Amino acid sequence: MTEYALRTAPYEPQAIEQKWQSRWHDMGSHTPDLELGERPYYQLMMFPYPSAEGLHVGNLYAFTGNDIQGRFQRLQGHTVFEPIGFDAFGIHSENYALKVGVHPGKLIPRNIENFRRQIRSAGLMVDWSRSLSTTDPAYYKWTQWVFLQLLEKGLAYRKKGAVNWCPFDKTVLANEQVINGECERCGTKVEQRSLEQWFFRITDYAGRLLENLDTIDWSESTKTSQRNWIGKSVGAEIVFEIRGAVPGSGGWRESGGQLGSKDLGEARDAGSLVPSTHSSLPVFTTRPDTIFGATYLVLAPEHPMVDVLTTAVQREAVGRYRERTAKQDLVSRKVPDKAKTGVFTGAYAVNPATGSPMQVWIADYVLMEYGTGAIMAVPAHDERDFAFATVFGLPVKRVVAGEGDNSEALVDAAYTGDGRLVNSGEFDGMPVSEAARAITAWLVGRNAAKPVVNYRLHDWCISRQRYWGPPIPIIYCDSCGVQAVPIHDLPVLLPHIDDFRPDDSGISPLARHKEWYLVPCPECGKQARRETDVSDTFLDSAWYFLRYTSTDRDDVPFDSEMTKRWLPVDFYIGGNEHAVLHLLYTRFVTMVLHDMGHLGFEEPFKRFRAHGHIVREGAKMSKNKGNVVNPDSYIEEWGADAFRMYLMFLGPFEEGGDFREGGISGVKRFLDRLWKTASEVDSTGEPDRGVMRKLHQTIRKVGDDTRVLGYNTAIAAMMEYMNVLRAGERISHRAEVEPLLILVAPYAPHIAEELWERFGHAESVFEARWPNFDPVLAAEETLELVVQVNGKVRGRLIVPRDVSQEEVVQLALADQAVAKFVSSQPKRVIFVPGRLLNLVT
RNA sequence: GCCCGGGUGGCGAAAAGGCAGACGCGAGGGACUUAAAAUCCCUUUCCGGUAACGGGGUGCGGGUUCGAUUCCCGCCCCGGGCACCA
Repeated sequence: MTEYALRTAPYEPQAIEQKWQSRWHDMGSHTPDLELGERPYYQLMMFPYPSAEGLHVGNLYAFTGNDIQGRFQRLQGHTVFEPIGFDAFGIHSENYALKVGVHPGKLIPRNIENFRRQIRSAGLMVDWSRSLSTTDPAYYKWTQWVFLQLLEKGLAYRKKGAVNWCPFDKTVLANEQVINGECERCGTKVEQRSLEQWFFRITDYAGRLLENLDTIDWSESTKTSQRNWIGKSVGAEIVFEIRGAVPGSGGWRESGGQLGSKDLGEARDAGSLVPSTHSSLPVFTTRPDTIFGATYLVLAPEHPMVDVLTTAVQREAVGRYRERTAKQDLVSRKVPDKAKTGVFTGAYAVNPATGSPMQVWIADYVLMEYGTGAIMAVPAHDERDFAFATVFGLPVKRVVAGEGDNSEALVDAAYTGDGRLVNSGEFDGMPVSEAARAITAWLVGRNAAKPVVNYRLHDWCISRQRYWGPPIPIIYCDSCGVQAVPIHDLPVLLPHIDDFRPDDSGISPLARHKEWYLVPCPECGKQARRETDVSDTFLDSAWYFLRYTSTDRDDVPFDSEMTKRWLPVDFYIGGNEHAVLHLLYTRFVTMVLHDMGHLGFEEPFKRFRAHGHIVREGAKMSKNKGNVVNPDSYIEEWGADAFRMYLMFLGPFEEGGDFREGGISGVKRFLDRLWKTASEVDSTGEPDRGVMRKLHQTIRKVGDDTRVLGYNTAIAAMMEYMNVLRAGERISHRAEVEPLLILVAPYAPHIAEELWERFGHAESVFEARWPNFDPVLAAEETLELVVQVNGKVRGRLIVPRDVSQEEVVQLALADQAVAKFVSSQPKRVIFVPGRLLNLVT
């Protein structure tokens, strides 16, 4: 008979959710046995910055999608580890602290507490016993260790250079943090400043970071962003001899270096063609095939060779131009389509292909930080060069003829398309596609070029002139120079200071505290000074996934056995806004630690998927618009299960969705019906054959979809099954409902647990296994076949599964609705078994 | 300018090259109720028609195919990223 024990209680999400959250906590249900658990599965979500406003729906959307996957994998028989931590250092926290006038060290624990409460109330399967905060000395001790590893490997170096300076936040920004010339955070126009900074030589890994992308299972969009960011260009460095250069004025690499030495650091020129004999100039080009059309050279205004080249007559004009450019911020200088400006240096170079003299100019459209800081201009085949040549009346020489172009045809706009070479000596007639290689080889033979690959990627500046971060573990000694803090002295604690506000000096607030920065040199013991900059937040987050499995260890950053067992991460989920920052730095740090023998793998995340974003009424949620959804009130009103399911039902997880007030009632209704159905089940007799067929189709669909993050369609499939279960107000059989509880469990874990328990199970539903899909039970005996005439649907036939084509055609022609469109014998018959019949007349 | 997404009912969205619009919201109608809420049932792409039915329809224009939301070519619009990178 009906199980009356279930019958009485109404569905009260708040009560059962609290009950199960406490029980999970008390039973340690979310704390897997990392040492012995079978089939380890590491399910990771990007850790949040614990803001004062609390968890945003965007966070919860991502976390829920992650949690569903984790719980699903657990039902597949994995021991699932789903940790979370807090990315609490950085400008975000610090700026907020400045705004409200409370020390960040006070605010952060409060915020974290609030986040934990919210995450718990959403029913996430988080292992709280292995949580971390980047601000915890027990954590950043090892962030500092990571820095020292890079230093030891020769990948950390110090350099003075032009940096992006935000006058509002009063700090240096990485290139990635400058958006259209404005500070990513506050929108203030960024200026240039020259400061000593620590850099990581990520450019040494550019090739590997790019190539490995082909081997990892990541969202294609993320990989594309990284490819674009790394920006590989294949070309050549070509050397131009300078005519009448002043002899003996010194190699240019040695001469300046303050602005121009780029991110590559000082000791990086070993393989460069830069000659020691100063009277020649290397340029980088991706179009060596157009060398015969190179009619002048352009140097970046900061190029150290400018001093050497400029003739007396031109000195004043060049000086004025350089001064003007120096004042200009990096931003407005890089705006394209701006009218071209420049000045002739008075010097001439020789085209190594033609022997013709070429004027040497300086112009701000050539950037010191890319390539060699100098270009050969081919105005006939480069839009920028063409614009420049037009303004200054420089010669334009066609060397590529497209289809139908005459070799002498005037060039009225830069032609960058395909074609064959003209006016290029022995290379005339060669297709452009072959010419680059051929001409490079020819120039190499004449010792005038070498093939070069350039990357747009810059080295990673990790210095921050701020307070709220891990101090960079370096000591400067007047006698011994730059000293690493010995590992046994880590962590270098961030002192509690009240005057943590940055000022305009460009020096970290820590530099105002002698009592902190004056320390004995670890080498000689004489008084020395600590580095007073802290490191970039992206360094904190570049290795955190390694720490979770070893949070109980104070002697190592990560335990090697645990790491071997649990890493790399099986599935990582996060936002695509981190496609080139966090995700690239993490890969880089992992590679370095691998190369140093600390890790057995070089890619941190086997599988990564970028989730979509939640908007509201088509617009981004923002505090300004006042359309931010507070998850707390929704969870309170509808229950966490309904809210989780609603978020996932909005649209495809990887595309995001539009949050609308009304929609949540649909999933709530589904849960109400689930509750009611389970409460009324009948255990006697046999389950319905047709319902069981639908059940097995649903088991397959929900499993397939959940695995690939098709959460919205998985939920739809469960709803469909619910409609079948309850059709005509029938009472369901227990065998029809029980497996559904397991399918629902990843999505709505609390109600699943409660009903599972009420069904008499002593153990959690997450100790159960995903129901087996039985293809025999799922198979339809008869099916509906669509009958088309000339591609238009004219009827349907109910036929046995194994019906033959002949039978179907006969049946179709016997159908009035079909027959009236078939006037003659069909010319062609297309029969797709199980799907359709198309008669072509 | 370049690179990614995306454009389908009133709305959120589904569709191995094979019934366009599953599932849900909203709306309309009905049942139950003294009434309302809740629940359940039916209808709901557009046009014509009481209906049976017929015709159109997945941003636009072409193409491939027996058949295209899906593949190809050329555009338009929206969102995001990059952008004087030689």
